[in-house]
Amino acid sequence: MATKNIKSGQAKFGEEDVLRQIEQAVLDHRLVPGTKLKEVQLANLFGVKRGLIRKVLTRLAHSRLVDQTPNRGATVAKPSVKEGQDLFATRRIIESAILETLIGHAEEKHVQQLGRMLDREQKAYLCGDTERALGLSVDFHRELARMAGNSVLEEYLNDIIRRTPLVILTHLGGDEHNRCRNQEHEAIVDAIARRDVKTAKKVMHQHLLHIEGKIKHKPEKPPADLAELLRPHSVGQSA
Amino acid sequence: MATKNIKSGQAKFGEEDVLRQIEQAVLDHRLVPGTKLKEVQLANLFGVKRGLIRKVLTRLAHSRLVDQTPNRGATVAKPSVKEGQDLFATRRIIESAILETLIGHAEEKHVQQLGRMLDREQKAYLCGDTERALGLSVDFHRELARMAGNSVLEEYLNDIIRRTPLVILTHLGGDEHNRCRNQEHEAIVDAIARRDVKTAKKVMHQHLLHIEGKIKHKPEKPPADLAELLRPHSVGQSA
DNA sequence: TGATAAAATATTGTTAACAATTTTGTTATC
DNA sequence: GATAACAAAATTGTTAACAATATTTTATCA
Repeated sequence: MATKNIKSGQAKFGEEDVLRQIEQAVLDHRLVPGTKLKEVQLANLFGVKRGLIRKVLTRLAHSRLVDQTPNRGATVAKPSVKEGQDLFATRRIIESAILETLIGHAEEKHVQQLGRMLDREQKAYLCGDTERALGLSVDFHRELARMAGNSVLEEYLNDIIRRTPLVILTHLGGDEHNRCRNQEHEAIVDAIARRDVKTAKKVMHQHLLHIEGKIKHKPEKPPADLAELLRPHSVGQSA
Repeated sequence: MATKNIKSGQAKFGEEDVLRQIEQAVLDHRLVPGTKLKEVQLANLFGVKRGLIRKVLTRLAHSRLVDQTPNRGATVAKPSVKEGQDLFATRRIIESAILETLIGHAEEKHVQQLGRMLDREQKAYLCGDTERALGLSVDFHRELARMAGNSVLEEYLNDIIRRTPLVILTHLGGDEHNRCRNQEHEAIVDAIARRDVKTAKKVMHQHLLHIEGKIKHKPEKPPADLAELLRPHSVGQSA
């Protein structure tokens, strides 16, 4: 196992940094469900003390990104089919409420901002930078939540977004169908511009169903090298 | 300050126990927003090590029940007016979705179970045991969520329920108007029995507005003795 | 070979001691 | 008395050493 020291002694990482790195790795599908997360290994990887890692793992467990078993450590969570379904169902509810709230007080500048995001996303996609496109696609949903202005709804959507990749990887297999369709994002922005709540919701609903419909049990995936997976990665590519 | 040793050396408390004790104290309005939570004090109170308390406080901070400032410790959270409004708005959305989901597959036994809970709540109220009535009233909402069968929705409702008392105490003042009206609970169960989603939602909406409408800034509250507040209390009175 | 038991190793969990910081209290000066 | 500077105490934050548990390896025997 050459999983050690590859990234040791990097720049100073704080608790928040380590947390975000791991969250981002999950979001990017680099960290797959079931992967064992050993404390010393991670500590070396990030060049921090074990206590720090310990706190981070606890927090990740609390937000259901990792499973923690007493005396047996932590692994990247493997949500059940049921949890996946509940997560998607709830996402439809939350995103629907976000649209309704947002359209209730949407201004021209909001629509313009969303338009710009769409362009960036489209551009990245055409450039073949699919990883960036994926990130921007997620940012689109986040931005809708932010614009809606309800901090609790935003919080919950972010929670769902963080957990969704694990459901997809556990039950939908590889990196095949997990991307938002730009076309549908456009239709949503159009509906918002027209203050057409009904259409916006309908499109969003359809949009989310495209992914959910494919959930089914899909066993096993080979584990991989942690040091490789958690390598350099800027967190939050919305810049 | 005789806040020490009053409860020291009690039965063995685990992390989960301490967490629940404090959560319950918040739910029961015994612990008011702004109260300082010192680590050694709590450790003595529950007869546990400081490290344990430390973990619990972190978890409570994560679920927004306490505010933690670096080097300056933890206090019971004081949610802003905005957060309170967002919380209530989200609660309407979530409870609405719960009703819709539940009515989608409600069976006779569900309605009967809810009826029994109503009776118990009513009884406690008539007996003058308002604290128990309050608890049962909360349990009613929890039970709706459980019956709906969506674990994520349930999780979010529980989160909202945990945070709500802090909003009420911070912005609504004393223990005046914070109780659910049994009458409205009954109307909700009736609507469920008739599978009348529209009415159920409407009543619930009204039900929640009764509280929210009264939010406004209401400054200060005198702090009190911790040892007193966190004394004996069975957690989960739904028995 | 295969199964079982024992030892060695690795991993997680806890704690007490220490360090860093903030808060409180005291004194001195005006 | 009020203010500032300093010292003392209290509180929070970190860590390294140890304990407990789980996992892997080795040894033994049928």
